[in-house]
This record gives sequence, C-alpha cells and structure tokens, in this order.
Amino acid sequence: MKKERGGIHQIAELANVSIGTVDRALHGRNGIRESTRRRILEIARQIGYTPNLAARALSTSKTGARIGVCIPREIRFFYDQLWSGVLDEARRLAQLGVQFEYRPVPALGEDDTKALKELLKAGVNGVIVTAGNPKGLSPLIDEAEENGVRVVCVSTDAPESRRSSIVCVDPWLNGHIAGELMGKFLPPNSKVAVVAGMLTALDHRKKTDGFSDAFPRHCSGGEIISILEAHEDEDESFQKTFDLLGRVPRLDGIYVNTVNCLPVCRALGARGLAGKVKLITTDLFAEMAPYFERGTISASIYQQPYRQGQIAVRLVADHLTSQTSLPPTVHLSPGVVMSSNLRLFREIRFSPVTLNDAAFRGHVLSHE
Amino acid sequence: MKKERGGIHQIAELANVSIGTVDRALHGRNGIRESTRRRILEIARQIGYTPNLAARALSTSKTGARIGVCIPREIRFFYDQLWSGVLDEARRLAQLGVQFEYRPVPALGEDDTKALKELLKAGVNGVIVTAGNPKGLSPLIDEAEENGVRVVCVSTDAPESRRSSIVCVDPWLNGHIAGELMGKFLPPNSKVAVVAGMLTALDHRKKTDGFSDAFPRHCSGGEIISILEAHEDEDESFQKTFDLLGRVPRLDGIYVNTVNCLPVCRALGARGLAGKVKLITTDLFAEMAPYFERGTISASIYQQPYRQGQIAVRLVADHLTSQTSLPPTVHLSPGVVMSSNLRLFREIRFSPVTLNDAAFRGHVLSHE
DNA sequence: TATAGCATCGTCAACGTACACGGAAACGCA
DNA sequence: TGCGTTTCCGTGTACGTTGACGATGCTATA
Repeated sequence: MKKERGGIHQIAELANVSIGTVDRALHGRNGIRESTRRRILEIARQIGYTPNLAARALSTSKTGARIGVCIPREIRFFYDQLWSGVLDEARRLAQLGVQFEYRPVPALGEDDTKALKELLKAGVNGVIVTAGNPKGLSPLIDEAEENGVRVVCVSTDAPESRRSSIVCVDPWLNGHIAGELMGKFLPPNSKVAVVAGMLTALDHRKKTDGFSDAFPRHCSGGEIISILEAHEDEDESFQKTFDLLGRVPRLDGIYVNTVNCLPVCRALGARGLAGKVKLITTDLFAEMAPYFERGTISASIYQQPYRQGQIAVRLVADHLTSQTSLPPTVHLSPGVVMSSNLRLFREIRFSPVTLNDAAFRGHVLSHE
Repeated sequence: MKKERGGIHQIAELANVSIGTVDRALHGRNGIRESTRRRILEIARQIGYTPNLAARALSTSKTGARIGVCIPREIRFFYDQLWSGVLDEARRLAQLGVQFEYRPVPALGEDDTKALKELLKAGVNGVIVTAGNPKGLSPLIDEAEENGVRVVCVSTDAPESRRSSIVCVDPWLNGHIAGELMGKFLPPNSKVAVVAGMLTALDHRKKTDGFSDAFPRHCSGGEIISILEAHEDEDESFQKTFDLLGRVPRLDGIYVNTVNCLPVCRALGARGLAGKVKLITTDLFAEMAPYFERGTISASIYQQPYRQGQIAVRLVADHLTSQTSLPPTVHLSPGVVMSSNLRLFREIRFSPVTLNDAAFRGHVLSHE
C-alpha cells in the first residue's frame, strides 16, 4: 500500500520516474530526454499541478527571488504612501522567501542611476523603480532586461525603455477626469485656469492636455484662459495665482496639476474667493483636510499611491515565483476625493505620517 | 562545530532545550514547566523570532487554515466581481496551504443559513459571508464566533451579530457622496428625485438618508421632491420614473440607489430628457457604458466589489496564519465613475462577464 | 577491449514547523 | 517494594521542493 502523496511526488508516481526527473521537466533544466519531459508535462497538466510556493520558499530560503526597490525617500505627500504599499506587501512576501533590497533616492530622479546600478550589482531578479529621469535610466533598464532582470516602473514611466511593465495613473486621464469634473461643476461659458508645475515635465504636460481636452467637452463655451507654470515653488504659486485672480475678476475654476496646492488655496482665501472659485487639485495630504471642509477645494484627483506600490510588488513577485506574465501597463483609475469621503483615505486617517528615518531602519538600512 | 540554524532551532540551542519544548512554549500548549516557558519566550523575544509562515503552511498543509465562503451566485452586476476578488486571492493563498470551501447561494439572503451551517459543519476556521438576512444569520454567526470561528461579513452587514469584521462601502456614505456630487453638479434651488429599491431594506434606506443629508448642503435651496420605491422591478422603475418626469417638468437630477438603473435611463430617453436631467447611479456593469458616453449618466458610485472580496479574504487569511487582529470595520471609499475613467473598470474592460457555471466548476463545485 | 565522456535518471539531505510518540523522573498508593 | 500515573521533555517523521551528488547505460576513441 503506497502512501498518498501530493504535488511533484504524485506526478513522479504516475510517470514512473523519480521526483528529480519531474523537477527537471517542470523547470526546463537539461539532463532529461525530450520525450520524457513532454510526457511529464502532459501528466502535470492533466492533474492540474500547481507548485506549492510554501515548500519552494522553504527549500530555497537562502537563494530565493530578490526584488530591488528604488523610490524617492520623501516623507510627505505621495512617496511615503507608495513606500507603505511596497513595504506592507514586502512584509507578506518576505515570509515566502522573497527578499527585498531597498535603495531609496533622496528625491525623484536624483541619483537614481547610481541606485539602480547598485541594485543590479546586488544581483536582484526584479526591480521596482520610479523613473525620475527616463533618459539616464533607460539604458540601464534595457541592460537589466537583457540580463533577465524584470523592471517595473511605478508612478513615473520610462516609456522609451524596454521595461516590462508600468503601474500608474495615466497622467492624461488624470487631467481628463479633472476636466470632466470641472466641466460638470461649472455652468456653460465658464472661464478656468490651470496651475501646472513645469510644463517641460512630460507628466504635467499630459495632465494639462487631458484637462484641456475634457473641459470644453463637458462645459459648452467653456474656456481655459490661462495656464500658470509655478515650478513647484510655493511663493511663485501663491503670487501667480494671486495676480491672476486680480487680473481676471470672473474666474470660475482652477485646476492644480501638482501636489503643490496649498499656495493656491491661500491665494483664493486672500482674495476672498474661497468656495466661489471651484478648485480641483491633485493628490492628497493631511494639510488639505481643512480646505475640503471649508469648501475651498471642491475635489481632488487621487492617484492611489499605496495601491500603486502594492500592485507593483505583487506584479514582480508573482512573475518571479509563478512565471505569470507581466502586463505591459497597469492603469489604475484615480480616486475622486471630496469632503464626504475625505476621511476614508490613508493620508487623512493616519496623519501625521510617521514614516521617518526610524521606520526605515528595520527595512531599508539593514543592508548597510 | 554546530550548524547555523534559524528560527525555532536557534531558540532551542540558546535555551538548551529541544525544539519540541520551544514549540510547546510558543504555542501555549501544556506539558511544559511555567518557568521554562517564560525563559524560552524571553529568548524568542530577544532574538526577534517570527515564525516562518512558509514552513508552517508546509507542515500543516493537510490540516491548515480552512476558510468558508458564502456569497450569492449571481452572474452579473456585482457578485461576479466579488467572486473574482475572492477567487483571485484564494488562488494565491491556496499555494500557501490555505484551503477554501465554497457554498454559493442562489441569491442574496436565500438559503444562506443552510449554507453557513454546512460550512461550520465542514470545520472551517473562518467564514466570509454576505449577510442577506441578518436576523436569520446572526445566531449562527454568534455561535460560530463562540467556537473560535472568525466571521467576516462582506458588502452586506449583520450589525447585531458578533461578527469579527465587516468589509464594505458604508451605505450612508455612499448616498452622501452621491448627494455631494449632485449638489455640485446642479445650480442652487434645484429639484431632484431619488429612485430607491425597497425602503424597508436597511441598505437602501441608509443610502437615501446619506443623499438627503448631503444634497442640501452642497446645493443651497436644493430640494428632494420625491423618493420612488421601485422594488428592484424593471417595469415599475421605468413606469414610476416616466410618470414622475411627466408630473414634474423641471426636474434637475435623479439619484438611483440600486443597481437597477437602466429603466431610469430609458425613461429619460423616452421623455427626451437624457443629458438634461443629471443622473447619478450606483454600481457598474457593461450595459451602462453607452449611457455614460451619451451623457445620460453623469456619474456612478462604484462599490469596488473586486476589492471587497480581495480584502475580506486577506483579512481572514492573515488572521488565521499570523494572528493579526481583525479590524472591526473596513470601510472602502467608493469610486466615482464618469465617462473619462469608465474604461478602466473591470466591469467594462472584461465584458461580457464570463464567470458562468463553467468558471465555477474548478473552484466551487469541486466539493459537491 | 578498456576507458573516458556524455546523456539520462535516481537518491538523499536540507529548509522550519507541527505533532505524535516515547522515555525519564517524580509522585502516589497499596 | 512494586506498579501505575503524572509531569516534563526529547526524538522522529511528515509536509513539497530544490539542488548536490551518485548511479546507470550508452557511444566514441585509442
């Protein structure tokens, strides 16, 4: 009476071979006759074999999948939430033998080529990266992919590179939704303005384009009378908005492209126009909450940073452990934040954010 | 030269006991002296021991965690996506040794007490259930919880029971967001109507209440002139809406509480008011797409069924495998669907939905 | 014919945990 | 003293997979 076994053993019995041979067949190793391999694969298919990841992780706990992460280390606004999503998911996968290698960069696009080089030298099988400067990164990414290292961009893309996948909210769509919302908030023939970061940045330009496309569609006779370029500078944002509100007495709406919306809120307050001019912003952080409650901000387009991090990690880990294919793009739908649902978002619930150096100590700096 | 070992072995060496004793100490089993237990636990704490879940899953793969699922088996609208979320997550966990027991019910609240009884008899450690009729289910849920079986409600709650957790979009908030949106879409002094399912159903009543609270706040002078009760019946929905539009020539908006929005769209079309009357609906399915594109539907409040299923499964599985505590409530923020982001949602991307009997065969009916 | 080399396949020891079993010592009772 | 019980702890095996190592039979070459 033979014992009931599962998995690879069962296949071995049915095929009258040893588990070693089954292993060779399943993993495409050599040292096995082609006919034997086909026979074993057919049997595996018939009984619907799926590898037990727990056993695999246990067996190769020293040489399992390694995933490198290269994301800006800003402690506010967006990347802290992205980190949270990554780290939460990494914690789960760590127990499955997946190892993580963290190389946070000081800011988006800063020293990221150096960080990526380090990751590749550390021998990772997959990389998650925010492509701050695509031009500098693309050759590295292409080289990595050629060496079998899968690269997944998150939040910011490197479109010309051969990265396996991109996880983000499409910036054009981001602006498009803002435009649709603005068009529906305002009566026909309204005049609006856009406050952008740097129009030279592809991301901000696409958001502006999306907004420009959608707004007139949903507001007949609507007009975008001005596009301010504030260069992510607080004073510049305030001053330019303040001046605009003086020049154009009957402005109906403002769309803020970047995370830098507080100066615009203050300018509206200084002109006594808070709540009169419909304001649609981007992203979310704790300091925005009072402006929602006072009605200064009508809505904000939320890019789901936590989920972006979560999904990127899952994508890479799934691919490395289960050979699942990587979708070339994962476009999340942005969330619409208004005063009603404001309190449901992580940024407001768990503020002030406490992802500081101490929080990194256990994860990021443990390799130094 | 002794070998470097990790985990429980390392503790055993440091404490000069065997791994069996360490196991007894860590799991609160008896057959161990209290002083020994304290000593071992202290050492475990010092070296920061965390159990290797892969090894645990492997070791108990025949008697590991078992999770029961009791969700309506409707193939459209909402529950198919809920199933997708559950099954996708279950697939991952199955490879970790977590077993699943499925008892789909024909419709919400139908035969669910029987299904739950079967699950409990099958010896599950956790249950995920849509509480269709809370009154019938509550005693069973309480009994399960007393026996150490964690019950997590998803989408529909059993508030009076002692269930461990609820994963849903808060219905009051759901209506509240619709009300805020409607108030911002419409000019002051607008008149709107609500099309509800059954006002006796707690869920629909809460949504109506939320809408009624929010709309006047965001539309000064706004008024809800009528609340129709359509009993989820297509003909009744159409007729009542059609009649209302005749009686009230200057209606500005309609909020549809239930998934049953197509008759309302048709009634608007029949009166030539599509696009004139702002329509805010609930949930999302493929047939709604053209109405978004034509502008009949301004927005829909999306309850994220896929994520609800996903989160519910993760919650229970995490608790059973890692002793994490279950949050009493997980309130997701509903999504706002408009024509811009319509195509990003599962319901539109992957239509027509193909989760039919064949799809269940591998998962759900394998136990029959 | 002997031997080396190669292709093909089997065997076995880990990985960390859970659990059943057995053994030793201490204790109680006749 | 003999025997059973209880308390406490060690040992061994199983879980499914991986990879190092060894075994077998075949072919080519001297």
